[in-house]
Amino acid sequence: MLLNATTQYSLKILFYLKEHSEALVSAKVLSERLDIPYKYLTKILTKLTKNEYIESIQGRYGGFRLLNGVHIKVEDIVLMEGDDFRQCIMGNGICKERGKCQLHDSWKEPKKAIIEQLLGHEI
Amino acid sequence: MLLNATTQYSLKILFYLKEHSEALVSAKVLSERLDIPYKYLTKILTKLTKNEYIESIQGRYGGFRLLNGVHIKVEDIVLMEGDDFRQCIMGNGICKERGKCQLHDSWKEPKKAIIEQLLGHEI
DNA sequence: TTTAAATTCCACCTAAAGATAGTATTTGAA
DNA sequence: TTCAAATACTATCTTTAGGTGGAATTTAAA
Repeated sequence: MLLNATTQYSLKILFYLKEHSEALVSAKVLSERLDIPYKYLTKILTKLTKNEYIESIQGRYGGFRLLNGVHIKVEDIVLMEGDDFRQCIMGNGICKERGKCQLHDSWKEPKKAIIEQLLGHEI
Repeated sequence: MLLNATTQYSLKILFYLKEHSEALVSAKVLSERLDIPYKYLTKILTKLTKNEYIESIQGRYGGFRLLNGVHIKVEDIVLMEGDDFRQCIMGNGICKERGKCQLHDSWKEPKKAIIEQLLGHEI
């Protein structure tokens, strides 16, 4: 699909934390509410923490919350997984007007919409 | 990426055969011209043949060509690999106006452009 | 100071995509 | 009829994404 499972999970986590930004949320609760396998979820949470999108409070009564004052765009999370929708859709690397791939023109508008609407979406 | 390697390979094969529709093209030539691993390429060619997008002529002096009079859209090839860009981008299955995901509105335009411009592109 | 419940760390498992290997079969020109 | 060059078939290997398991560490309430 367009977004892989890990990216979808990451976005769901961030949206949830945004909607509950008054409190700490534990991995246990996130796992249940978002239906993400607990162990896989904690891996993602650690990654989001290290990338400074969220912060973690350790120990009993700990949990996670959005890092104060952070601005996250969907593209940031997509890039975390190494995906890049700005590339040539045929995988040709360089794909400019001269020497363009066969789908170049058909990809132009969708790409523009993806970049502006989807990747530009702020969480 | 948006299209996986197999889909990109398949499209390149079809575009090439379209541009050389006067003659048979062997897997060897396709492999060299399109820079696709020979053995993996033959696997894809067999699949395209069984799906009746191309036809194969066996034996020495054999090769492949587009099936006469066939109409192929990018979406046909994308679906061959089991991808579907019409689904909810967050992986929520049902995602209508009521109970929609957080990216529903931001995904609307890009999806429309992908379906109309890219998937609708005829080879 | 103990302890329950939380995060963190490290190692491993599983499934699917991508790629490779070897052999059998087909075909038509010489 | 031979045989070189092509496709077809079947099995296996490799890499990566997705997912598990278990023990160590941290923390604050009791």
